[in-house]
Amino acid sequence: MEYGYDADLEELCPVCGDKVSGYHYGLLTCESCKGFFKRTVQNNKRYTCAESQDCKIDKTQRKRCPFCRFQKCLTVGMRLEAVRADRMRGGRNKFGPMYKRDRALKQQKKALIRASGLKMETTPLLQLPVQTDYSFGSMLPSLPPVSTPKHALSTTPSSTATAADYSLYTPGCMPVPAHGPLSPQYPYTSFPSRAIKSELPDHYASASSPDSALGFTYSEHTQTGSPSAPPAGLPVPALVLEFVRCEQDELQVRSKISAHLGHLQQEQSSRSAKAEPLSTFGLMCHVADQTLFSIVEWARSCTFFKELKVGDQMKLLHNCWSELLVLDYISRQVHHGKQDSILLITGQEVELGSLLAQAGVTLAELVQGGQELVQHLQELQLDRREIACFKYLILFNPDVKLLENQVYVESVYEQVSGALLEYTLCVYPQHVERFSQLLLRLPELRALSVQAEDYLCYKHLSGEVPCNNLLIEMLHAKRACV
DNA sequence: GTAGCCTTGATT
DNA sequence: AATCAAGGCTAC
Repeated sequence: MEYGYDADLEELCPVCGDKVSGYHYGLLTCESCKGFFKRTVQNNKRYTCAESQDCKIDKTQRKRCPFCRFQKCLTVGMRLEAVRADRMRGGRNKFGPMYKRDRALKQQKKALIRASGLKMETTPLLQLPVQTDYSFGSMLPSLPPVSTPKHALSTTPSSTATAADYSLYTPGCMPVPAHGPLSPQYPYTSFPSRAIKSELPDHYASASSPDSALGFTYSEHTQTGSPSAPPAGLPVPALVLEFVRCEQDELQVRSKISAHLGHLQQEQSSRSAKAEPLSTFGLMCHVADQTLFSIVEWARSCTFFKELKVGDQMKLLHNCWSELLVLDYISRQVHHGKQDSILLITGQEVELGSLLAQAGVTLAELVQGGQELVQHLQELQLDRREIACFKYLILFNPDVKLLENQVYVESVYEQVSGALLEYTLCVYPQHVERFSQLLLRLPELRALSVQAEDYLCYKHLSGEVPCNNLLIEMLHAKRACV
């Protein structure tokens, strides 16, 4: 107060409120939480909570529940990737420039506050909208039109954020993510990294980690189901690996849905003699309906999402179910790779020409719009990991209103887009534009999903959609259709 | 297991 | 040579 020269180190640890000892794993934390985070990640520890997974973490109680303490570490933004898989000591990592930026921002903020001659704690409204996040959010070259209107809380500078602030959005039980950097399948690549380094875009070259620059033990393991092993010497972000790990097995989903359809048709034909077989459209509705079930199942089990209260989960799903359905469809076509036919989730192939010939104008437009997006994404060679990221970006839409944990959803969105950016730079270091190219496809996908919903609504009104359909339930939840 | 202090080493 | 965020060590 008297001589606030460098007294900004009076900051409190965002996890437990203890004294900060420096930047650790992405942000300013105390020494004990640094050690705790390191031990947890290095030793792949799994904790359980004896209470209801919402224990308050402060300096005196932090030892009581390691589960909730680790949750909080992740929630406030500590980075798993900063824990080194190889345990190399010393040196710097890619977060260095970020720490520097953060320090500069804090300094600037302090100066401004001093200049205005006002005390921090009494003027929360005066606080600048500086981003103190570490998710590379502010590095994003261009965000899609779906901008993120910042909730007041999310812009609260960490210098004044106390433990109590964070407890406002304590997530329930975030699972211990599969510690990417340490898991055996982590695809470290060997020596070529040095050569590649010079080709990296400036901001990234300077930010490359020692992990990648030194070339450690070569691992021949590649992610199952990922066609493209990253050629560059940079590690795939842990978050991206976690997303891929959470993906459902396509074949399992397919057989489940096929079985369901089998039952359905059997039932249909045995029920009555008049047995009007399901129309193609009716069949498609059932397929979409079952796909939607699997999407919901996926969401409920996926990282970040299951930490949300059910109310928020519903709101997010109601907002994006059709987008996720369209993404599922689109990504299957991208992978299918044929321009003149469509691959259904059941494994059947439908000729595009005959489909368009039978379809009405609306459906034909929809399918053609889809094909355009498919082609665009094929040109970009969208890969599975990027698709996995897309799903999270769609699910954690920061524009959804009236969420209990708005800030959490926003931070997940930013973390995911940061991970996707990092991933694109790691796999396609020569294609700096790739990230924004990818993000620009999301509004297109959104538009398609709106079109699809309209179409479905119309079909529903004309009584063509089978009843007891989750699709219709979602449609109703979103709009006052009928 | 925790947390304070120590060592390391790329970056500046 | 100084910095400082990684990992390591060890008494509690």
